[in-house]
Amino acid sequence: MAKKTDSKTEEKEKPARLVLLDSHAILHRAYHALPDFTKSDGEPTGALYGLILMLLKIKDTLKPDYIIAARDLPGATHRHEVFEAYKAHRVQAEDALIAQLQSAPKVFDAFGIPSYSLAGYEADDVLGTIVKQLSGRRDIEIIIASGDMDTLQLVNDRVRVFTMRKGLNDTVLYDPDAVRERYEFGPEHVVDYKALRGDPSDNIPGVKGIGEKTGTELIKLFGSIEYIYEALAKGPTELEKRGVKPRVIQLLLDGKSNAQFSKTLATIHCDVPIKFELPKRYWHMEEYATTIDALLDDLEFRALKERLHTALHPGAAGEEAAPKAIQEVDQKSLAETAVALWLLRSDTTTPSLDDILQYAHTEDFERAREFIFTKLRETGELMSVYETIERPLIPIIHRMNVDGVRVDADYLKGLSREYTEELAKIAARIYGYAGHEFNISSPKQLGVVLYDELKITPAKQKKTATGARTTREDELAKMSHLHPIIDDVLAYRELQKLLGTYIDKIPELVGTDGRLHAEFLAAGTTTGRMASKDPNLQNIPIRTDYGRRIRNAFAAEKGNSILAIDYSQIELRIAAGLSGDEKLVQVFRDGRDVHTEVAAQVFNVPPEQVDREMRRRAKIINFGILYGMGANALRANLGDSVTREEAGNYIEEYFKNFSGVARFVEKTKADAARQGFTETLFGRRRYFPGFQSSLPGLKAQAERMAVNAPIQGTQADIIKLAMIAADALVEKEGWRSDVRMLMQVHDELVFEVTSKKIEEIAGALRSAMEGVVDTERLSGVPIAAEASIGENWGELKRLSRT
DNA sequence: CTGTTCACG
DNA sequence: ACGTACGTGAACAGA
Repeated sequence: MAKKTDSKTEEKEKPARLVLLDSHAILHRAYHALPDFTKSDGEPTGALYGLILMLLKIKDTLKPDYIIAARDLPGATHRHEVFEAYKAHRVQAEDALIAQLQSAPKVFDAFGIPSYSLAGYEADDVLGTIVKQLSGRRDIEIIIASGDMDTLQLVNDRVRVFTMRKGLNDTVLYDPDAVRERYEFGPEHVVDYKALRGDPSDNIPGVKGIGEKTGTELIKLFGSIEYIYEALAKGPTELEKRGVKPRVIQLLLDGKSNAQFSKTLATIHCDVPIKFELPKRYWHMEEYATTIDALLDDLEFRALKERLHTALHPGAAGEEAAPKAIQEVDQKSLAETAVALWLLRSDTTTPSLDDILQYAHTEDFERAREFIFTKLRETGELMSVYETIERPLIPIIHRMNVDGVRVDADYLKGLSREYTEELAKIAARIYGYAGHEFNISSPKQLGVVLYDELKITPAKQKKTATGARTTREDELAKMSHLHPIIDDVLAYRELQKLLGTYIDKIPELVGTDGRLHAEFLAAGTTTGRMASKDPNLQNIPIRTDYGRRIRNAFAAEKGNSILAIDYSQIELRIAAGLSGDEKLVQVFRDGRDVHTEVAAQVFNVPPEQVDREMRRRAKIINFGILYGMGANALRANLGDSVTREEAGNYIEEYFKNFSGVARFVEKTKADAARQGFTETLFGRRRYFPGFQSSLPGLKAQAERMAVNAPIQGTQADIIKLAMIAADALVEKEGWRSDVRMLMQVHDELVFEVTSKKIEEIAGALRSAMEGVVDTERLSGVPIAAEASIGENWGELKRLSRT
């Protein structure tokens, strides 16, 4: 193989190739050749995208040994001194282009490309200077990559110009012969040609009336404007003899000064005061994989990142010997294993590789994996949770994360404007009440304004954990009648929260595909639930009107609809089923309203006589059960109209009537204490280390957690099974292109579905979700789900059962 | 980096 | 008389 030589001989035989990037010209060209891409926050990126494509093209076709960029700095250049109008053109550049010219360094930094620039000079001049400084080096060949023809004047036997002809894909490499072929004269005449013809794109005026044709003819005849005007000085006949038309002669006479400073403008300066040094090492793009990945993330070029993955990470497939075991770990195997460890130790949420190695006391991932799965098999139940729930769920979650959910960023921007305006009005009123401006978002400053300056005195001054006077929403709400500032503070808080957490943040996370790719975590919680981050899609507002409108942004693509199916009263049904409490089970079996029925029992009235307030209280009691409530906590939630004692009575009354629930609570606490863990209906465990040795307060807390864990955990099991069942149904029915699972919100699955098929699909998915648990195992408590459909997540209509 | 507050189930 | 329920993720202030 003759080509395979070592680098020393290579240097002797073949010059090293230096590619110089004309940053300004490339970005200019890319800006006009590509659509106006923008990031989700509005930052324009089209030209940067073009620049990166150009870099990749250069790497593939030119295979540079060195690569260097030259760029402009903002501000005046020496050309402004010669020609005022030059400036006029330059400031016309659009804002979006200017922004990207200024962002170019971050692209060069990420790619490991050194860049040269000097205030007062343009990129062209810097390029010319580098070319000149290297002119003596026989071991270097130079290719200038540019977006226009300006640099053609630098072409010689060791310098070529690589440029785009039309789009980005149509490129051409100019050597001296190629220049002659294109222009009918050589690179040495390019400047004079431009002095005559001008260059509108660079605002070089040239001689008025002389265009491409005449310009070329004159240059072919005389070579330079100096020769032309020398000849002209001897009289017009000198030119007429050589075939120049009188009209053209007149134009030349009129345009003499224009021709002269056009030449000055067009001439690239090759003596800029910079000192160019070749990098010590050859450039290899792969070395910058990490920073390039980060750049592509930052610019939201997701598809490009995908496409580049193999090129940037050649060793990733594992064929190269990795220095450490860590790099050999297959991501899939790591995912499948992390989940297994989490099942064993549910308090280690989303375990890392380190967690896995540490658990098994080894440095070897494969051995750790073996160890963990052996442990898992020892508890057959956990192994079954792994095999029937967690393992099949992994690819489903993955697909959900990759597909993402469409978000209408423009809608959110409109909402942002509206809420920001409202927020400003509210803030102004608050400052008016306070008599001065302050940071309303600071609990400390707000406390001073409310309690010291305005002397608002609550019935009972509540403190935070650290002793500061609280400004919590529920406490402020109680003071609402004491001062008009309170309602404004609450409204301010709400809008500020919505803007800061959702409305202004979500658009930043939307990909170039217009979809939001949050990360759902299978093993994100101690109870078995999933979690979601970047952003958290499981806490998108719904309870207030201001908040709910955010959900309108989560919209289906054209031709699709949003389908949301949620389990109704799932946790209470589980509590009934796990406890086997006869009364509670019967309520659900009869399909009666659980809050009304519980109110009837607790307040000792017939169900028909249960009023709104009784039902409201019963609902709070029902929630309390799920959390292992105590009298104080219950009272805090019921509100000030109820005393602690009354709250205690409610609980007593509840447990008297629902004695099966009482037994379940006690048994769960005892189990947790005795065996150190609780179990869900499907065998998922939550461990409670140190349950007995806890201090009284901590023990009570552990008990509440223990009561909640099997209920919340069974809910998690059920919805995970529902995801698996839904996916299987989609596969079986051939609906893969009609259904995308978008989100899981604990008791709700959200899908995007082809509108035409929605009724059929909704019914089938709902049945699948209702069918994942055998009712017999839940003491006969049925599982019910409701389906809603709409164009977006905020405006859904209940789909009636047929 | 911690504490406070607040969005969801 | 008081730590004011279970499980999360995220923003912000302030040290």
